[in-house]
Amino acid sequence: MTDNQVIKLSELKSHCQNCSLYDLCLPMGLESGDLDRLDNVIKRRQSINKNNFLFRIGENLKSVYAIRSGSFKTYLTNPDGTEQIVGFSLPGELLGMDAISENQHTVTAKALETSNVCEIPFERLETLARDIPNLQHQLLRLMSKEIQQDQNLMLLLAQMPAETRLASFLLGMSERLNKRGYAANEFNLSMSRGDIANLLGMAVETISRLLSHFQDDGLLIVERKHITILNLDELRKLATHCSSNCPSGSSQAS
Amino acid sequence: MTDNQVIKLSELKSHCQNCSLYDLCLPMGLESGDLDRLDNVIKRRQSINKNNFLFRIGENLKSVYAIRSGSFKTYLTNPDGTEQIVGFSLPGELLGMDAISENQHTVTAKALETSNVCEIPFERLETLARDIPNLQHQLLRLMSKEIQQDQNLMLLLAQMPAETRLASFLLGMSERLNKRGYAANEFNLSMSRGDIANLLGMAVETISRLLSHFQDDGLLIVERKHITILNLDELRKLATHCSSNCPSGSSQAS
DNA sequence: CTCCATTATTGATCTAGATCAACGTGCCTT
DNA sequence: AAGGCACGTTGATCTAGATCAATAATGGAG
Repeated sequence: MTDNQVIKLSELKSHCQNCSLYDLCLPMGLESGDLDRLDNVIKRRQSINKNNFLFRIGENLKSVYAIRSGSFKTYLTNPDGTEQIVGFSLPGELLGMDAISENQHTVTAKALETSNVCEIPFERLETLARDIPNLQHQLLRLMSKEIQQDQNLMLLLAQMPAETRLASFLLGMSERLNKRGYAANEFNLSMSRGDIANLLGMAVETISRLLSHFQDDGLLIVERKHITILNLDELRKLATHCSSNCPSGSSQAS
Repeated sequence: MTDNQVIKLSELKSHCQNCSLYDLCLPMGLESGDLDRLDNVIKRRQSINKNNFLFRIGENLKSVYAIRSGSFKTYLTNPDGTEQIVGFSLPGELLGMDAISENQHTVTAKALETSNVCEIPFERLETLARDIPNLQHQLLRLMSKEIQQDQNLMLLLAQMPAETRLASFLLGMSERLNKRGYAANEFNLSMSRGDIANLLGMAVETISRLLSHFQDDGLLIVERKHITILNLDELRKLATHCSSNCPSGSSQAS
């Protein structure tokens, strides 16, 4: 307890009130008093080094985690040891809600880079959510959003060609990063080609080839993990995959 | 209001307290008093005919729905009109929670057969959930479960061969139907081959062929929509897809 | 009951993307 | 700064499963 002063300083910075992610994260829309109450149950400043785990499959649900900085991949593992990445998580997003159903984590969350999280003990969050309607609603919203994200990925995996999947992935990253204050057309991917390939259900080689094609076509510039998007519109067209009849939608319905 | 008597009778039957789905559905674990309160906000006995919609993409969130009987498919649609089925829903399951995030439905729910649902106005459910801790928890659990289901499907879509996908799908149906009081080894599929193919990201022809193979191999008997599973163990093996090193798990981790 | 439309099965061919293989390139260690 | 190694790119080949095509079976509508 000698460096009391230092701790206080860092805590000051990390209160929800002063957090730049406020309007993306769990406390979105809470008024000042409620914000304080949430703030009090949050254990702050957990730091996780690259390749370390936030939680692992099978562990009991203790807390959910709001990402402050860095990024994670979440994946499930097969009996035969292969992993399936189900998503990448960015600052402001909540991790660990997979475990609510069975009280056990069904995925593992691994840091893609050195990251900081706010740990939120789940039982206390649940209790608090009863008292703060907006918090309850926000919790439901975040889970609903995850369902949506997963379902959109299912669409990609089930019926989109490789090109569309990758274009869509890049656009998604661009948009999410943009919401977090980064440029929409220039960013660093924190995950490896292998991780992207795994998420999108394709081979690393295919990712590599497509990135090269995109570059050849002047859509973007690839420098290892750094992506510069040159032609956002064209990339969007690829991501939409208008197989034939897209703008003037003549379509079917069973 | 002439057939008052009839309405009362049907209402009696359809209270949560007497519902055979009680322990699968939203009210699971609620004690008698709370059950009554939930019961009071539920609008009962909506009947939906085959191919009709419970809700459609873009509609505002008004209610969520607990399925009493029948089944639904939920799907999203692409700009170009193609649909992607993201799940089939069975009695006791909750539909409509996709809309919480944006207050708009992101999928369409269509009845695969004549079905009955309990309509639960969402705002009232949210309010009630604040007063009844178990109800709040159950709501979160059901959403968490949907995330899990979606993620498992992602695994299938991203890296499992067609045979494994179908075997896994059949097993899943078997288990879910079994929980609802049907035999685990004999059931009717309410959805078409085309719908199964769409969900699993493959062609109808492949579904057909695989079902024939499964039959040839003595795993099951197919009579149009009626499936009789003869060898559950073998089907489980196919669904697990032990590519090489499965039981004695020598595996990797990055 | 008959007709037509939808749904399902089976076979033949084709292709997107996996796999196999070889080689570059940047990064961490000592 | 040299070596080692994980990561990334590019090319050649192969295959699971899509697509195309033809033919049943089923089931509603009149």
